[in-house]
Amino acid sequence: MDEKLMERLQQIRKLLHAEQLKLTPQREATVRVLLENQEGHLSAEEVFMLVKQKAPDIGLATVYRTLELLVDLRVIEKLNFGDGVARYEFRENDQPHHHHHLICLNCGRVSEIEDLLGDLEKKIEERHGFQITDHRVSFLGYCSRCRGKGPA
Amino acid sequence: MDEKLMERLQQIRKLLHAEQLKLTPQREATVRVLLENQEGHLSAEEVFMLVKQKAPDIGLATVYRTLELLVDLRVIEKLNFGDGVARYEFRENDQPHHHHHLICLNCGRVSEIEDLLGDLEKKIEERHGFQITDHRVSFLGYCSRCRGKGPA
DNA sequence: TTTGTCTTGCGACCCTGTCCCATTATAGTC
DNA sequence: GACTATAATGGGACAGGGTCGCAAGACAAA
Ligand SMILES: [Zn+2]
Ligand SMILES: [Zn+2]
Ligand SMILES: [Zn+2]
Ligand SMILES: [Zn+2]
Repeated sequence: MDEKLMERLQQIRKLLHAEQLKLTPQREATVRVLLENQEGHLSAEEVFMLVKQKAPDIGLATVYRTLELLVDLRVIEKLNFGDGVARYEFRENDQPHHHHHLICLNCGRVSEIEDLLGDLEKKIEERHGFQITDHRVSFLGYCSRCRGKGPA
Repeated sequence: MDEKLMERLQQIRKLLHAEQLKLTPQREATVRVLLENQEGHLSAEEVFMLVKQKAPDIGLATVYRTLELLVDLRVIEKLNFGDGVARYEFRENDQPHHHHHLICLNCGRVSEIEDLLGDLEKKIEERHGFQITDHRVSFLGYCSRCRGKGPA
C-alpha cells in the first residue's frame, strides 16, 4: 500500500514536471488525502478539511486549484451527484467510464458498479448519429440495508 | 394545442387546490412559459426572463418558489446537465425515466431519446440488491451536425 | 367587513467556487 | 551557497445560483 502510494506520487510528480509544474507539499498533501479516501467521493470542502489536518496553513483556494490541476492532468475525475457540490475521485488508468454510482437515498452511501453502458452507447450512436464521448450516470434508490424504508 | 394547455392548467389548478394552494396569475404565467417551451430545458433564470414578458412585476423568488412547488407536485422535473444551473421540464404522466438526454459539446443542443435502461436496472437490482427508484443519465458528445469537429 | 391563510416582492443572505495580488517557495544556474 | 526566474501560495474580494425572512398584499370563507 505504501509503496503503491509512493509510486503514484512519483508518477504525478513526473506528470507535473513535464509541464514545468511542481509537486509542492500542499499538492502532495492533497493527493495523499485523495489516495487515502479512494472510495470516499470527497467534495472539495471535505478534501480541504482533511488536508488541513496534514498541513494546517493550506488555503481553500490552493485545494481548489490543485483539484482542478489534477483533473486537467487526468489524475482524478470530477463527479457530480446532483447535490450541489463537486466530488473527486482517483482515476485508475486515465480511462473514463470506469464505473457507475449507486446512491442510497436513505443512508447516503455511494457504492460503485462496473460500467454497463458499452452496448447501449453503440446502439445510441447507430440510431441517433450522436458520437458519445462521455456519460454521466447515477442510480438513485435504496441500498440492500435500507430497502423498504422509504426516504429518510 | 390551446385546449390541451387549458386542460393541463385545470389539472394543475386541481392539484394545487387539493393542497389548499392557489393557481395565482404568477404561477399560471410560469406554467404557461414551461408549457410553451417543452423542449427548451429552461433554467430558472430563463423561465424568469420569459415570465417577465407576461408578468413584468414578478419576482425571481416567486419563480423559484413556483418551480419548487411544481417539482413537489410532480408536474415538472428538475434536471441537472452539469453546467451549474438547474433546468426544468414538464413530466408527461407523473412517471420518471421518460427519456434521456444527448448533450452536444459543440453546439449545446440537447436532444432526447427514449429510456433504454429498463433491463439494465433489473440486472442491477438483482446483482447488487439495490432498489432503484430513479436514475440520472446524460450522454455527452457530438451531435450529427457537429461530428468530427471536436470541442468548440 | 373581518379574519385567517396563502402568496408576493424585495433585499439580505448563504454556499460553492473563482479571481486577484502581494508574498513566498522552488528549481536551476552560477 | 547566492542569485534569479518562475511557479505557487494564502487571503480576501467577488461571482453566480439559489434560499430565506419579513412586511405587505391578495384572496376566500364566514
Ligand atoms: Zn442505504
Ligand atoms: Zn466512484
Ligand atoms: Zn452539435
Ligand atoms: Zn428532456
